[in-house]
Amino acid sequence: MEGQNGGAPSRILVEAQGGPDLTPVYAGRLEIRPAEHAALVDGRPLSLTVRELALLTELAHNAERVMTREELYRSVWGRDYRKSDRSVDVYVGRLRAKLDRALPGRRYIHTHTGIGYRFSPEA
Amino acid sequence: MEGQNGGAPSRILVEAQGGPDLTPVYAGRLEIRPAEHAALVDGRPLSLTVRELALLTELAHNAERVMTREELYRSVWGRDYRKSDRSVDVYVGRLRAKLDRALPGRRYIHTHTGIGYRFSPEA
DNA sequence: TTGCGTGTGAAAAACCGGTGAACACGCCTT
DNA sequence: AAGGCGTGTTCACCGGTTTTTCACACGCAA
Repeated sequence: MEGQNGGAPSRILVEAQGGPDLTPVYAGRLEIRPAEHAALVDGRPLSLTVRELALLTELAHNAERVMTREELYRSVWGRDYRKSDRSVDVYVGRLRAKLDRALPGRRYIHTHTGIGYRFSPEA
Repeated sequence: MEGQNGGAPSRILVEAQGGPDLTPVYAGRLEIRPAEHAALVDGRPLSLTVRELALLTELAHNAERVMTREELYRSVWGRDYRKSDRSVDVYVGRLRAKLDRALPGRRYIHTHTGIGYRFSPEA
């Protein structure tokens, strides 16, 4: 089910120590283009803030995988995670709201209680 | 894909003093992937809580061996065991229920009266 | 029958996640 | 400089889920 970068192995992995992954992601009608700082639904841009886009990108690059808040926080925020920090939750909430406004009914980000979140275009 | 180590018994034992064993377990149609916080039946994920998964993992990592409640409690709960504590029994019950719902008829967790439980993929 | 060990439903307690809102900060405009 | 705006961070409340604990039922052996 790893639909993405499945047949076309054009993934460039240059994340040795810091740089974010700029590979685009296509998930149904949603398209994420980190290199262009853009996320599109049916070709129309979603208006996401920098953090929102970074979090969405990180999730989408790890589609189908449950990511802990710590993983997400470290890669998106780039600093150490304190377990009382709710930033990830807040941003997931904002992403859900914007995604739902653009694609009502569709669910992209799934909660795994006690662990974290998983990006999956459908379920 | 790196993780697989398919049929090869490439068990890595690095549990020196704290970390739980994240080695995957394959038991017939049941597959346990602690590193991904997941247990699968025929590839479909079982929805287990973190405690349930931890207990199942501990049992499965010691398949065919009778484990006392004390052993199980100490390694899954990480604190001292009081012999009046029924937590292990309760969670074994919940695991059995979920496993039986996914694989009716199959029995995985066997009771050894007066001692504890044993994980064994078959009768 | 009594005692022990286990299965299990269900109540109680603890924990976790969704979210509105307040606040801080930088930037832009007037 | 003052105000407004957009973004990011943090907090608190609340409802739902998970974990823990309790109580009773049942089977078995003495």
